[in-house]
Formats: sequence, C-alpha cells, structure tokens
Amino acid sequence: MNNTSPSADTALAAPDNLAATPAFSPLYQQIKGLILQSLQSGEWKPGESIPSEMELAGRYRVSQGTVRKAIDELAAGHLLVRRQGKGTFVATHAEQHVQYRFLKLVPDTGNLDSEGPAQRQIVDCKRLRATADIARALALRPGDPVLQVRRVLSFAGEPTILEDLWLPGNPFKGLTAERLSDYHGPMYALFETEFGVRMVRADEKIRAVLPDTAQQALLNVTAGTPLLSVERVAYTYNDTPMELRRGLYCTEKHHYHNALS
Amino acid sequence: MNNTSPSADTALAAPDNLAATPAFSPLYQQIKGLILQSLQSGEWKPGESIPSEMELAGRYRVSQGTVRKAIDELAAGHLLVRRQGKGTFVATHAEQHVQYRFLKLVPDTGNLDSEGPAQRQIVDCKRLRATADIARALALRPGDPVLQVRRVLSFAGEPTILEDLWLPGNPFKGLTAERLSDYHGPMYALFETEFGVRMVRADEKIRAVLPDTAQQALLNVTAGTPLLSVERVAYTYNDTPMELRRGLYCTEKHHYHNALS
DNA sequence: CAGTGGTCTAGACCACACT
DNA sequence: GTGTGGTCTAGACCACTGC
Repeated sequence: MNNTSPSADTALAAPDNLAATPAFSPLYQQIKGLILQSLQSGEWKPGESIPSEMELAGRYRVSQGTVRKAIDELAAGHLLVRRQGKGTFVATHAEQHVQYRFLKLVPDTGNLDSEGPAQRQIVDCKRLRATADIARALALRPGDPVLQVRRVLSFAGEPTILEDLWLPGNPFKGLTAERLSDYHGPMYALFETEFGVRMVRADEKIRAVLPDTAQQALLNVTAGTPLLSVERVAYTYNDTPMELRRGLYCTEKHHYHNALS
Repeated sequence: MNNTSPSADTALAAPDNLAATPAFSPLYQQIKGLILQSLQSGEWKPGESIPSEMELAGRYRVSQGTVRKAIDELAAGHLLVRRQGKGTFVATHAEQHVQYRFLKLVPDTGNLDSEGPAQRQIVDCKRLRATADIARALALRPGDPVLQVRRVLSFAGEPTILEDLWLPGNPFKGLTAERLSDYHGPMYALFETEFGVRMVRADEKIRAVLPDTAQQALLNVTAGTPLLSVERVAYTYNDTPMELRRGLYCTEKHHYHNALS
C-alpha cells in the first residue's frame, strides 16, 4: 500500500485499450476492494459492525481519510451502513426500514405500511434442471440443478403478486418449501442468515402482459386483465447472479414506483 | 459563514420535533445551498462551467475541501458534472450520452442506440385549463392555464410510445406545436434553452393497462394489447413540479429497464 | 506551461451513543 | 468519559486539459 507507486494491484476498472494505460487506481479504490473482499469472505457478516475507521487505517497503513472515502462509496452502494457514534455495519435485508428496498410496488393510496405486512403463500418449491434461458440468466450450464419456487403475495387479503423464482441449486442446498413458509420476514434476509448469500443489486425488465389460465386462478383475475411482468436478476458481491425472478404484479390498486434522478 | 457558530441559516433539513433541535447544518450543506441558489437564479446556465473550487472557496471563505464536498453531492445528484482538468459544469439534457436519462424503455435486443434515434411526431398541442387532478400534480389551481401536448415516438418505424403531457402555462408561454416539431433533440433540452426550465428529477408510477380506441389507432395495436402506463411528474430545482406526463409504452419488442441498488 | 479537478495526509474539533 | 463517525482545515502532490 505504497502511495508513491500507485499501481493497480486490485484491478477493478476495466481498461479500454489493450495493454495501454497503466490503469491508475487510487488508493481508496484499492482499500474499497480490500474491504469488499472481507465482506465476500464473510469475515464481517450482515448486521455486524466492521472495525473502526482508525483501526482499518492502521491495518491498511493509510490515513483515516482514505479509509473514509472507501467506506463512503460502499455506504453509497448500500453495502455498508454508517451509524454515527456507534460504528459502521454490514448492510442487511433484515431491517424494518429497508425491508422492501427491492419491492417497488406500492398502494395507490397511503404509504407502504398502511396495508400491514404482506401475506406470503408458498405455492410450489421443487428442484429441477436449468433450461437454456434460466441457465443463461444465472450464469450456469443448461441442466445444472436449480431450485424453483412459486409463491403468491397478498395485500389486505387480496392476491396481488405471483412470483416464480429460480435459485442455483448448489448455494441453496437444504432450502425447502417448509423452510420458506416458516420464515416470517424478507426472503433475502433468510438467504443471508441461512445460506450466507447477500443480494446487493438487481436488474429488472418490466413489460405489460396478459395472464395464462394458471396465473388467472392464482391471482383471481380474468383473462383480459393486464398485468405487470417484472423479470429480475439479483446479484451478490462480484456481480454474481444468484436469483432469477419472474413476477406478475396486479396493478388495480397498486403501482410500481420509480424515482428518476 | 463562520464555522464556530454553525447555525442553520439555510434550513434544508426538516426538523422532526417542533421547536426542538437547533437543526445543526454542516458548512458544506450551507455551501451546497448557496450553489443551488446560483443554479436556480440562472447565474450559471446549463452547459456552462461554474467557478473553480479554489475560486468558490475564496468567495464563500471556506476551504477547498468544504466546497469540494458540496460539489460532490450536487454532482451525485446530476446537477453538476465534473470534468478533470477542465472544470465543473452545469448538467444539461443536451448531451449525447445522457440524452435518455429519463427514458427507461430499451429494445429487448441490442443496446440503446441500435435502432437509431426515435422519430417524434407531434399529434396535438393546445392550451386549456387545468382539471383538478392535473392541477394537483402540477401544484396549480384548477382552471389555471396549462399546455397539453400529445405525441408519438417511433422506433425503427414502429409507433412505440404515446405520450400526453401537461405543462404549466406561465413558464412555457410561446411553446407551439411547430416549435416542438422543428426541434430535433430531447424535449427537456428545448425546455432548458428556450424556457430556462431544467428538469432535475422525476417520479414515475407504472401500471399495466389496455388502450382505448384512440390509443389503439395511434399505436397501431389491437384492443386486447396490454400496454405499460407510465405516469411521470418531473421537477425542477426546489422540487417544483413542472411537467405531468402520461405515457403508454408498447412492450412487444421493448421493456422498461430499472436498476435496483 | 498554468489551471483544473482528484488524491492523500495529519491534525483539530464537533456530534452522538454508550456506560 | 471514551470511542465512534462527521466536519473542517491546510498543504502537498498527482492526473488531465489546453494553450
């Protein structure tokens, strides 16, 4: 960590040209990479606090300000959470106020919690082999074992979301319908505590579609009811895809909210 | 700008309790507020450069680091753009690489520019009086003059987006169908140069709907085709709503893309 | 070359939480 | 009070742009 020779030992930025540009990487970016490694390796677990800024500065032999800037960026990406006077903590999905960070469906009237918590109903949960498109989304090979889950979320007693989701079989060994049904809380929180998989970011593709007969029955809607199709790929650290989710949202009394900035 | 008495002269943070908490506001937040004022007042116009960090530090009698942190936040919010070696510039919608910052519809295959630029077709443009819901969205009174525009966007020759938008009549005096048709570029860029209105952020509510007969004709789809309804309220500086837009997106070959993080 | 933003440091002090 | 993150400063040096 010698700042007189700031070479790129943690190569995160992809060079545009081949063999050109020594790919200068600032110190704080390298520190960021090191902290990221500790997060991935599980040295600091979700909900736990990481060492203080001074302590990390000592460990990495840099100034507090440099550690600070690294942590700033990780906190901006919601990987860490700073709490003044207490410390810096590994972000987790098991917190009340960020529980629905990835769920953008909100009631047309009132705020998010006006309807109380969603009722979750596991419809199906089985192991099978990845089809071509599922394998592609999860960076697996066709035929690799995957776990498929189907569930319905209801708000105020009305079925509103039908979700099919696929998980790579290996990291999620031992996940069963019972395990899912018994757990009360965000699914991603269960993934953290039981399987050490923390979802960090996701991409969603949204379309308008019509339901097939099975979907009509589960959501209690007619054939002509337009629904929101939300296809999500969620990623852990390292941009590793860990979940494919296809959701059907009923937007009679709810809407998908998105803030552009 | 005396940092030994950091009182809240630029009250941005809303206090939770009444008459409690002296609402401490850090220096860099106050600087941020001052820069924001200069942006609103038009002292620095979109595309222009603002004074250098050192110059601003001198003007506000603070250190460069403090100005830096203020600019950092404004740049994070896309109000300013930093360019190393050149200066800091007021963000604008008239730039190639951020032209579609607020348009999240992308083709299913290929990237954003694979289809070439969108063809814009102004269908209608007239002045009328605000209905109750439009007035509410634009923070006007019912009956206030508004401008209504209807247009169709086509990609690769196929009509894909039908948009109705409402603008407050006062700031947009002189905006005509001809003016809109003649302008080739993002609509928000025209708003900047011609009317001094810069859109800073927006909220979108997304639903799945079916088109009425008029909409079917304009988008060339059948009655049963599900479409994405995207209702947007766009804001200038100060969280002032300046546009209500209701879009219908055809998602046969495109999808609304959203990155969650 | 000068001017700009970008990085890094060292130290002082403030605000907050816990004990 | 002690320890944590948060703010502010002053100065040095690096990287990029354009004259």
